[in-house]
Amino acid sequence: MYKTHTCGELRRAHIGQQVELAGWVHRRRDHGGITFVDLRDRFGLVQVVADPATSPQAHQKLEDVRNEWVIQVTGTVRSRPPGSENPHLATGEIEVETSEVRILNPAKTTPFSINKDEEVDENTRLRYRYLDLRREQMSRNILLRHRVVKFIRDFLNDHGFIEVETPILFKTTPEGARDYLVPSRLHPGEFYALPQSPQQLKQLLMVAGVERYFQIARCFRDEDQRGDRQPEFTQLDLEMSFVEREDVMALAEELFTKMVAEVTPHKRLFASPWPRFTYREVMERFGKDNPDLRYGLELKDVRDLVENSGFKVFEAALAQGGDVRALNAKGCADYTRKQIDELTEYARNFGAKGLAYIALPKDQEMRSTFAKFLTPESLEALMTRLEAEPGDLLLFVADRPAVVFETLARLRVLLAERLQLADPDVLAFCWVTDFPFVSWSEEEQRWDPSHHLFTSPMPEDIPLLDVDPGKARGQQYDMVLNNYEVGGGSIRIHDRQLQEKVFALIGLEPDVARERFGHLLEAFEYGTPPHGGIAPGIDRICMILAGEPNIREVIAFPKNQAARDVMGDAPSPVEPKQLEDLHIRVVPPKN
RNA sequence: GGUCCCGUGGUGUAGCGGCCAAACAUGCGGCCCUGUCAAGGCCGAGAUCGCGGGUUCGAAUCCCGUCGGGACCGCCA
Repeated sequence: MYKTHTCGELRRAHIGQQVELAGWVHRRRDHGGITFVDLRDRFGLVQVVADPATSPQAHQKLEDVRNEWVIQVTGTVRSRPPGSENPHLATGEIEVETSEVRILNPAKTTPFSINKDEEVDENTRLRYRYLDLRREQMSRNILLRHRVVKFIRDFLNDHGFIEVETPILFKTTPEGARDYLVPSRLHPGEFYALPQSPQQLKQLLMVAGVERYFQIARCFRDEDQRGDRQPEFTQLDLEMSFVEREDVMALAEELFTKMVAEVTPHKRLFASPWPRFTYREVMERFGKDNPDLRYGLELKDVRDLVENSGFKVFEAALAQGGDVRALNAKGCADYTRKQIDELTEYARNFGAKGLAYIALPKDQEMRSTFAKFLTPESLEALMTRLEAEPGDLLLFVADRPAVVFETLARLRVLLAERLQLADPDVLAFCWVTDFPFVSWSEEEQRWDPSHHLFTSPMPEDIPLLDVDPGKARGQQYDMVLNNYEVGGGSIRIHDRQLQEKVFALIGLEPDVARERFGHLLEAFEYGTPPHGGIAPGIDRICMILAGEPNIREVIAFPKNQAARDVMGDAPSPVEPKQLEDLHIRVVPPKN
């Protein structure tokens, strides 16, 4: 070993000990005579002192040393002179008086500073990710992620789960996201697909009698990137046999409640037990199925109060079966015309044709696009419903329900950001249940599963599949945290007939179903336990726990928005011979 | 496929039609300095302003295109 101790562990108790340390030069302070070096390793920082009077060789060696050089020092731990302790450092009461310095590897000047927390262009960070990861914030994030995964493994192990690996090379599936394909050398024209999730395999493990399975599973989806989406990402994939919805939810809730208490003790839960909402309720109140509960600004249905208002916009929407809903932007009555126009412009992105409003400035006249159409009584009723007070701004959207919900949900999030309503130290977990089993896809003219193909409908709603599928509910549950869906799960179908019925409902031809899922259907005929599970997204959860704005910050080597690894420069062209082996010919895109 | 934003020394920013072959901070190099911890002081090097074209007497600054990056829509069962 190059070191007897880590840099971060030395304390008063070590005073007098001779130690060897090795690490990176975090910072060097040369006083002409005495020289200080802050030596850093993953475990912390310690001050090394070289005094030319007592150890001229060591002092001489440190003359050349620069930031990020890797060195080894031999020295003695001693108390710092009174008054020169550094309370900001865990090791600040002591220092290491060095007698010997060995340079293990010099370093070029880094393209950005490691010892400072400053904004650096993300492309540069990614190109030199190995340097970026040295920085405190990133090393903290990577450590946090380790602790999250470690907690999960320990917890599930203690609860009788076993971790089973499933193949990365598997089979393409219809539905869902675009697959990453891997050409087969041995089978010309055939392809493996990387798993979008180990869904079928974990169900087969239930058939296999594993009963309690989990995996920290890498998943692959070839879709466009977002701040919370990468081409490859990590799920905690877990599945249990002989359980009902309640059992899986209880387990996941206990797991994550205990985990955040241990991993992020400075954060508090918004509520425990976690609030639960039906899909219907969460949409009515927040306009989206992954709400942020940390603030109010809830949506209110005002259809009954405006139906005969004489205001064309509202009446037209209602006449076409549309919706009129509103939210109260607390304290925003002083928004200027321009600011409201900006909100309106924002609303148009989501299909709204406009925004109606009532502004209630504290010491001025009410301003409104439509209040003049209302009787004093209905105006009063609106105010009451929206809990309006002087100083508030009431925003109304009238349109198709989907547009109304989405627009108001977006405005709610936008306004909360502007007003800084969300406490960053609060974790608002909640559950959303009772999703529609399927929804009608206009483009494809067929029913689409809300969750996935293997979700079981509510037992009492199975008859509805034949008569009114849109009314059936699925045994699905989503885990939501601070504006993000961080996990989804369901009780699965374990019966061949029901599974085939669902395939048929979503328009999967029987022969296609058999070709793609024959193994699963067949397995269901050999004694399959009722089972269900959940798949929380590790990246998103770590992102939120770390307080980061995107998941790249909690992934050691992420890809950029164009799905490119800018450090390794992947993807990249390959040798013609490789293509030949794979029976692949590249057809360049037109243009 | 689409919309929007960004691109100035190594890094982060300022400059937004002439005062700019470009300013500040930090980093980098040299010298001085024995108790600092974002050490300090002095000196110095370093960008033809992503690239190409255009407008103009004059472009870092305006316009068009292009490349790179980011946010979002579509997409993501």
